[in-house]
Amino acid sequence: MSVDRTQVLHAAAALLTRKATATMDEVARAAGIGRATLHRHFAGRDALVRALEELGLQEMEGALDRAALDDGPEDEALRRLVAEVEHVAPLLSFLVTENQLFEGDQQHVGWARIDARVSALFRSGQESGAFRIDLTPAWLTEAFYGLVGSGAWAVQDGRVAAKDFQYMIAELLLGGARRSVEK
Amino acid sequence: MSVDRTQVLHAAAALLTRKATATMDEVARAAGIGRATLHRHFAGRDALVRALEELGLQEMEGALDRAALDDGPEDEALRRLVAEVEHVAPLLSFLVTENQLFEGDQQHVGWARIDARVSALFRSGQESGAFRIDLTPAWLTEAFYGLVGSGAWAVQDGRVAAKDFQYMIAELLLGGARRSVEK
DNA sequence: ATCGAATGAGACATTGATGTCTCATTCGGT
DNA sequence: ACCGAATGAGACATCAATGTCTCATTCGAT
Repeated sequence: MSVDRTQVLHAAAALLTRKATATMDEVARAAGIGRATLHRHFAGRDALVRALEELGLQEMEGALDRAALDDGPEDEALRRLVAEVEHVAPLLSFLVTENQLFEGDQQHVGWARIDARVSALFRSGQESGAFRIDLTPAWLTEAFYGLVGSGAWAVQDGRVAAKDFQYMIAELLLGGARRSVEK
Repeated sequence: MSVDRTQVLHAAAALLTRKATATMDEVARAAGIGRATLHRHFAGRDALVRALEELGLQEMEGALDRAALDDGPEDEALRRLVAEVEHVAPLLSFLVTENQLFEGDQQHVGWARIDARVSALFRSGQESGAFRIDLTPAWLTEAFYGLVGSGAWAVQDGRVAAKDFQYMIAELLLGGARRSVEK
């Protein structure tokens, strides 16, 4: 009977990522609850968005922790990160898209931290020789977000099988589309 | 004095991609015109979105034509496509994001055509041996959209230099982040 | 089975965006 | 320099979403 706040937020993220103009009523329906109940849990649209931010940042931090980015080769760390990020993907996608994240003109502090951690992985990989150095960490970070979002979208839309999510993203991000001559 | 319809639509796309909930007034300001004028050219928000769809599809078709995807090696064709797509990026990003493109439950016919053309490039590349075959054309297509969107966003936000747009996208999409052992 | 808490559905007032209109001003062509 | 067309600014009515409320119902715990 009691509403699962986290589940509601995940459903909201999935919907709002694809249709940012969705009504509070649509969000409620997507989460399988009534509009009144949605309002009981989140004072309004702003409160909902802020809750999404908070949960997204929190789950993303958790994913980064579990991926243990400092352990072992960076390409393997990246694969672990992709795996951990899978179920946070809609939420992450919402955070990246939704630029309500910007308070005024400066970036959200919590988001800056996420950004720094992902970016550090790429930088570390460049220093160790695992990653190429002609693509900036900032771009690789941005590309990572973009591919995770595209992957989540492709899966949700049935264009990619859910089981292939991690492989498709990690392989493209690491190896690209070109067929390697080596091997 | 006269409003440049295309310029207005590009400005609208750039704004709406980042902030889908933007007001008609905000769109007008972003395009540097008054709200009344915006309404004179586009009957309403729906009309504006439909005009964005139309222009986006049209410019995307043009980019695909100019890229001459059937000529020469597929990786070079992809580079040409990235180059041609650069100035359409915000519009493309809007089209990919905005799922008003779906009329009811089926995909927009114009969009399906774009999708087919991009997808065909990847399939052709797989058949010729230029691209790897363990990543589906559907996914490569989706990834292409995602990276173009991320690139446009990164440039607009100052995280990537505009002059690096084509290189960053093409290199990541073709070669990935991993440092090649060969060469 | 009972009771209390939470929910869903709907009514309602409020708010903000929208769409239309007018009018003064500016721009472009002649 | 003149005239017509287009624009910007603002006023205004309308409409849709929002936020609040009530009440019957359902769920879960005891």
